[in-house]
Amino acid sequence: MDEQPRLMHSHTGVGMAGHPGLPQHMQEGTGGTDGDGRKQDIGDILQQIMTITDQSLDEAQARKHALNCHRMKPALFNVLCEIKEKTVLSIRGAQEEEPPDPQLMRLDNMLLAEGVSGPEKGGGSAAAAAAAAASGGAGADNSAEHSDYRAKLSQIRQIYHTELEKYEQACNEFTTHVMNLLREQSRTRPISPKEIERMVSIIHRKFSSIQMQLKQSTCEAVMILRSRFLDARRKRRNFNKQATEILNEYFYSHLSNPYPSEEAKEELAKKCAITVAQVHRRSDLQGTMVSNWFGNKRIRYKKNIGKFQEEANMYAARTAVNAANASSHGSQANSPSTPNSAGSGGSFNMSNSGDLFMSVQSLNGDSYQGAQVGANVQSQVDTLRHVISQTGGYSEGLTANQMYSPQGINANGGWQDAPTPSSVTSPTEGPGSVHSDTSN
DNA sequence: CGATATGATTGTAA
DNA sequence: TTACAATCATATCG
Repeated sequence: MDEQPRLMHSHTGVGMAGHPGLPQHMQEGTGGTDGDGRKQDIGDILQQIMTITDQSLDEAQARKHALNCHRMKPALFNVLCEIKEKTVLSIRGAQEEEPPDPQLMRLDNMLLAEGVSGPEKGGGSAAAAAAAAASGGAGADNSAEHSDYRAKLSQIRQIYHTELEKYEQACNEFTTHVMNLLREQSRTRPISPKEIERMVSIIHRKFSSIQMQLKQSTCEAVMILRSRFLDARRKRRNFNKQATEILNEYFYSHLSNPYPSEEAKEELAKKCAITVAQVHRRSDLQGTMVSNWFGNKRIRYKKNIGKFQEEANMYAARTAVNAANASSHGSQANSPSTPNSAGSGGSFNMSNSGDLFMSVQSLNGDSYQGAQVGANVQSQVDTLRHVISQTGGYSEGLTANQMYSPQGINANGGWQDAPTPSSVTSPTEGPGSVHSDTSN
């Protein structure tokens, strides 16, 4: 009872940097002794034990020796053992197996995901290098943008690792220190291996909480960097002309189904040299830019078809001419960007295409990229329609507006619908009047 | 500098 | 997950 304050005030923390736990046994272990002299005596000894780390080495050594040779020592040791046996139960009960902290797990996962705590720089840089290599020469500018990000990230990573190492080292040092201390003390008071173990785990817990702070602040830093980078990325850069041409070509030659497959997207991305390993909300696939482009294109085309007439005609005519050249000459001396190459005009059902198109189609009987055969046929039809109308006396003028009629879209709002062959030259209700209002 | 074009992001529905 | 619609924010044009 009254010993408590005395023991409490002894600087148990000095040697242990405010370490909890150590004094616990002692606190409980002193109750109940009676007899003034003995009590005083024991108190003194305890006092010495508790303050032993405060003293200079020599002094401590001397006192230790004195302590060990004290006539009461064995008795006290026994008493302590006895007390301990009683209290060890409660200690053991209080010993909980710490579950993995979810917060810590979260941080760890995030750090891993961001490439901070993962395998050494190999992974990230390899991926970046691959992306850069895949993008050919044109990736220089955005790789410059990325290098900034990567540099900062690796800086963070370095700091993180250094700090972590420092903490770990400090932890180990401290642990051994404490263990030595305990071992030393075990000569004067009973200390079970379990206790040491417990102490070690306490120390580790303490340090891991410090580590968590480190991880947390690292995460914060990464988040800030990331958001800044995202903002920077949001500063869009227009594609170059060639890229736009390629995309437009694909778009208009697949107008009936402008949904490129993943492979097609990849192909287009490669062709356009827009292989930025960009971070999208959903994926880092390089086809994301292409996807964005097609998404924007589709929606904007649909929204205001009239505005895209000219463009549509242009690209349609171009691909048509290319197709015609390819088929009639059998030689592909076309513009390299024309996606007409893979030949497999095999089985497709052109249920709603007219005979006219059937025949013309067989003329240049090749389809594009294997996937979506039916759609490709449709696109061929689209293209060929333009050929026909073009060869049928089209000279860029007002008639151009009449030429291209996006029936499929207006019919049911979809792209899939076959352009009704009967309206090849769709004279009335031409797209010139379609949606002339700018209802946005 | 305002208007328009355009790439990217976000929220939502199927 | 994808497509779409709306929206943001910058790029570019005149």
